[in-house]
Amino acid sequence: MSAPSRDILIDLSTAILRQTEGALQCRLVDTAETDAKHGQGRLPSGPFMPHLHRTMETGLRQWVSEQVGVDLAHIEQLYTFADQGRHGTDSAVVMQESAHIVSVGYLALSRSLSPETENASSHWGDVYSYFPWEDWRTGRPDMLDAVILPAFDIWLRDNAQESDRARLAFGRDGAQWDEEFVLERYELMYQAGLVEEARRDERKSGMGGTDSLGAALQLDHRRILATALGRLRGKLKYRPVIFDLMPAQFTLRQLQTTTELVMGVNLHTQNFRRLVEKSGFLQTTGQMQQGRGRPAEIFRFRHDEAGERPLAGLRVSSPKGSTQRT
Amino acid sequence: MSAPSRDILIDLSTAILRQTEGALQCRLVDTAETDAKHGQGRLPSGPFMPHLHRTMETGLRQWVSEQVGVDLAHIEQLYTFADQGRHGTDSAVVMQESAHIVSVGYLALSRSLSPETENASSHWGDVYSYFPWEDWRTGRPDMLDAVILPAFDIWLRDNAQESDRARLAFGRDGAQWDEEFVLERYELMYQAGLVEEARRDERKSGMGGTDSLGAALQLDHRRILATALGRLRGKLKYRPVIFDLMPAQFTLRQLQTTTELVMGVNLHTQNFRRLVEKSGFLQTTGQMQQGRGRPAEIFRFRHDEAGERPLAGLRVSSPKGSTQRT
DNA sequence: ATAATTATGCTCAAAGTGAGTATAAATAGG
DNA sequence: CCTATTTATACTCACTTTGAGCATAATTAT
Repeated sequence: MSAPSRDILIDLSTAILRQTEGALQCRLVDTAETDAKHGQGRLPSGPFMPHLHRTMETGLRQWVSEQVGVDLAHIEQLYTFADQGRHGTDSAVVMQESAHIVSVGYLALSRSLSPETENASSHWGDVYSYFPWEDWRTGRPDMLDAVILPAFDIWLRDNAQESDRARLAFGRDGAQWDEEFVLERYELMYQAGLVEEARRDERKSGMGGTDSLGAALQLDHRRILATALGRLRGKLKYRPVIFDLMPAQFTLRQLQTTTELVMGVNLHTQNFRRLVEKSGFLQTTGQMQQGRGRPAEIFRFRHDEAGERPLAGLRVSSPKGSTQRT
Repeated sequence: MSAPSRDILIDLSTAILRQTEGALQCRLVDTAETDAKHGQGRLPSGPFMPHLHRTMETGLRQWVSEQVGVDLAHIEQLYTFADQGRHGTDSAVVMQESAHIVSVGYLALSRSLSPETENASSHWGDVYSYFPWEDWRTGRPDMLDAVILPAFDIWLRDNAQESDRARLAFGRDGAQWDEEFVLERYELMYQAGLVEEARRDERKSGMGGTDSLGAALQLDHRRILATALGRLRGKLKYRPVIFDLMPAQFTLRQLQTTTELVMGVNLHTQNFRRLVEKSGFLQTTGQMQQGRGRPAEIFRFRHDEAGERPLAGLRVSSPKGSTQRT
């Protein structure tokens, strides 16, 4: 056993998600230097400093509270990435430290606030601007058949060993599109050179002519965000985390809209109601909310004080011929 | 932003699981020094050396191949732990390096071999010897009601804020026992001082009189193993990973026994058959296996070449009055 | 032969799911 | 004020899935 290398820097990066007015947003911070250079957003992040931080989550909370002013309803460690060359060849942090960066990604959820409370909405990016192919709420995204899959067909000619992975990830040849495979799709697109980060990291430039797809983020932050979205989509099915994106009180329509936002698909309204009512997570407030049509009942999340239910999640499924709300 | 600390050592530890003759086993290695001192097993592990290892999985594979001679059918990153004081106060690696250890835990699955192929079965430990309370195959373990829950009742008197966590984890007061919560249970037992590692790490010694429960492992390896078992139990429900624990050919009974081993519960045989046959993962070989009773058909895992199915897992569920095979 | 054992086939009721129809209660616009 | 539009909510219905049990088949053990 040779002596272990010591020049390791652990970077804690957090994808903080919230939902505001029909959009799923991700909190960004901009550093003067890096911003001038790249014009790309980056996630709140900072190094893990073991002398100051008893646990990584302690460190993460420090960086989040220093860099952004939101309080987090849910925190969850996602994954630890250590691949060389995935942090941007000219990244400030790499230059300064010349250290090997290991990045630990976290997912955090923040309750949506009234729009006035927080004004600087430029600090939040629309999640689907980074992954336009993940939003199926208005039907299958055109770019899939127009751009992505044709590009993959070309790339697969030289990378046939990846064809099964691509088949599963993109739901081709009889496979189903699985909305949880956000990271798998992004990684394949990175490998095939279809996203900006692949070129930045000096990978082979993919299809050449193809435009980069979706907005890029600094370092490997888009990969962390992809992990976050995929994890959240999966978790909704078996844990009631959706309520960590909701305000204290909400109507069923708001709950449904938020779920649709995260899952990227539209749901059957009546069945969604049946599902959540049966789940036992909701408590009625007696209040009603006026709107365009019939007033809606206002609910709150029952914090499982009684605790009868097996605490499952919402097993959502989109209608087959997805004609609802299109 | 102060300068980041550099003295971080990333330790890669892998819980390699396999199934042999009715037992779920975990691969152990013993180092001469540590073994003499502790008599406790440790998982195959070693430091991540970024100059030599392009990715953490590369490093992990190196340590595994150096320390044990198995090939791995499935590898999956589990979690990254960085808590201070969870690595044993007198651990060799801590003493030598005085570094802050961040440990990245992995789960790996290995196909069971014929017993002759590998003789040194002393290198494998029975997973349930570390977590006897997780094995419900012969009914609810006695130690739960005899030892664990009474000890928690005492501990909760001074730690009432944890009572809901404990309720969920141990399925009390109307909550269901969830076999996936292996880590949550172990962590609570650590906090309550019911496991050896808590005393070793110089936590308050819990109930005092209570014996330590289950066999201990070095460093935080039992925590990693708990994470591995919980993750595997969860994953079985939605991905066909069970086949990575099976030999090339097997009968349905063997498949069921392995599933029961992992889940720690007995299953309804006829319904299990119905489930896996419907799943489309199986391919018949035409061969039969003789045994005590009626010969069983031998199947193999269909490597999804045709690929019609949504590639779901086995949503297992144990019979209510678990009288089958008791 | 006969009992015991294991594998496999089948039924049945209850619960869950996907999709649609119907009705209620509001607003918007003339 | 009346009517179309919009949204919320209620209910139905066929179909699938699930949990459980009964029945039969094909072996070995005695």
